[in-house]
Amino acid sequence: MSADQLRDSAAAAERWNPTTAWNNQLRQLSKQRQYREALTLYRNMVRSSFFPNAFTFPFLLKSCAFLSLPLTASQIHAHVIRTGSQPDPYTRSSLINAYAKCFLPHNARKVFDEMPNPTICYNALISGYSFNSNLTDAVKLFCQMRREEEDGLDASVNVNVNSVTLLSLVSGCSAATHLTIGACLHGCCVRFGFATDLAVTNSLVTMYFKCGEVELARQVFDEMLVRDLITWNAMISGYAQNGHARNVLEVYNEMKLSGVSVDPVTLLGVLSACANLGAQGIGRQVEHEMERCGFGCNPFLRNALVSMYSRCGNLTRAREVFDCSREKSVVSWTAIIGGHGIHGHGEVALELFDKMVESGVRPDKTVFVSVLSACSHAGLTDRGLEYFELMKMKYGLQPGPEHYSCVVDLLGRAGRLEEAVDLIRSMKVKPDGAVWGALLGACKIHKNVEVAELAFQHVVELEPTNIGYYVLLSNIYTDANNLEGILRVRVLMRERKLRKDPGYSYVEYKGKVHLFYSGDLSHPQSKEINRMLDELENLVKEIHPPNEKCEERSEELLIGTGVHSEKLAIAFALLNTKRGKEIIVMKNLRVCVDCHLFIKLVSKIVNRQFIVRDATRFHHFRDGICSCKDYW
DNA sequence: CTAGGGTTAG
Repeated sequence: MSADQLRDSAAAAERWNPTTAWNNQLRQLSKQRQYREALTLYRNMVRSSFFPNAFTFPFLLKSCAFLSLPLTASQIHAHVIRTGSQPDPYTRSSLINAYAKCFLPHNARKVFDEMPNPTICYNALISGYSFNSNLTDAVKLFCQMRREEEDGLDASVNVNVNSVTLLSLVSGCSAATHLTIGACLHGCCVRFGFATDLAVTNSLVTMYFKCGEVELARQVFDEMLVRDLITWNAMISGYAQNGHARNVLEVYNEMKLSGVSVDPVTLLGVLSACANLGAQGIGRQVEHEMERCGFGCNPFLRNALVSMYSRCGNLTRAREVFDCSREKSVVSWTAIIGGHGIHGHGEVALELFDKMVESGVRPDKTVFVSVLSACSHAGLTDRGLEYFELMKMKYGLQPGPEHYSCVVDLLGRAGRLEEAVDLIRSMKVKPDGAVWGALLGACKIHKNVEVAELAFQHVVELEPTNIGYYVLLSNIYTDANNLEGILRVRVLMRERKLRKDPGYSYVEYKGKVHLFYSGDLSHPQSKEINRMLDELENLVKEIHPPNEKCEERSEELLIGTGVHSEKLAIAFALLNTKRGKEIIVMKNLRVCVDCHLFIKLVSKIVNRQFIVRDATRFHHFRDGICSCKDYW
């Protein structure tokens, strides 16, 4: 609705019964989520000096809550006070909610403390504390509410814990540290008889996912007798956010079978899973589904699509989707910049960044993570450092550990290890595992045992159970022929009962994702795959005879080598795919150099292009040539 | 007062 139309209809309303008519207008706008328009209407109302009643304020305050406008909220609060009469419970709960959603829980509390509170005011404040991730106060208030409910000290108000109370509390548990409280609340839900309330159970599913308890979430889901769209979406997003991409696809299929129709949130989760799996084929189907359902312009989905295509290795399509997106937010730019960065196109990534700034979008911390990592993937060390300065000086953004780890990576890959160490020492925030880990990774590339030991010391203190770092150090010792060091790391690993998870890779074929562990014999085509692999190994040996001792040494001492999962995946893909058609995408290949070599040679032999993706970056092997500046 | 949501290194 335009401002003129608003004025016209408001004028028409005034001729009727001013306040009721105004309120009806407000109700309409609020229903249609036209919150800005509702507030515009309010300004017109004030100008024509109307008399608000109890129905007026809640609509306005809801708009403030939604748009997070603390000033407008307090202006309306002042107006409420000016009316002279005691505000009714609805107005008070709206005030509490508005303040809480504007990140002013203190003001919300003040309103709450002014007089005795009925259920909705308790609920509003509890939900407000939850929203501001202040679980302690939310739970305290819940306890107070239960006492009030039991004792009923104040007969003027009625207090009852209801499903909304528990809903607000449960959805406040959003991190692993909240698990204990979350599980307690789950118990409360059962005891209070809300365990069959759909909204409550849905929020329990989400709560367990957010706490990282994938199995418990699944259990709640399995026990549900009724499921709706939200239930399925909670499962899909939950699995996606916890990195269980294959379960996402499973649940997605189940959902379609159950006859519930999808919405943008569903597809968002599925796209993110496709991105993680490298399942471009499924991703493409999702894109069609998107168009078919009329979600083609949904900016959230378009961003997810850009990210999916780039992470599946199809930068061309990612670029097309990006270019055709009308609404380009900082998130859209982050996705496309990251996409170019991940593929080694650092220069393009930087150009895109400049274009973004030109287009008037203000960069945030996240986009700088993409920019910095793009620079390090492309070897643009000095430009990366320039952008790091730009971030601090021009945009006044405080770098977090995630930025420092990129810059350490940047310096480290370029061999500037001392500078990297100095940078870490100069940090104002405490370096996290990733920062020292980046340094350790750089030491592997540049074979620097001394700095590696320093980095390892710190990283192990911060992430004592992250097996990757032990493996990295052990392999650094291997390169340096330092047997004593290798043994030391192995003893450490044994003492801490750490075992390396088997590596795995996957290939998408005919809409299904085929997963291979190293040494895996469970695939139905296992026999053929291994035959194919033998053949490939022999061909590879012919054109690249093993380099005597060197190869043997590494086979024996590197941790986690053997029949690599990616070799199985390659053999599978070659067995099943038509010549020249597909690009093969694999993931999670923390591949050591000899395996890269293997892939490169196979690529030459079969004359096919592979895009191999590992956990940290993409490597392109086109006609046997690695375009990503050779392993870095 | 009221359940599910896009981007992000190592």
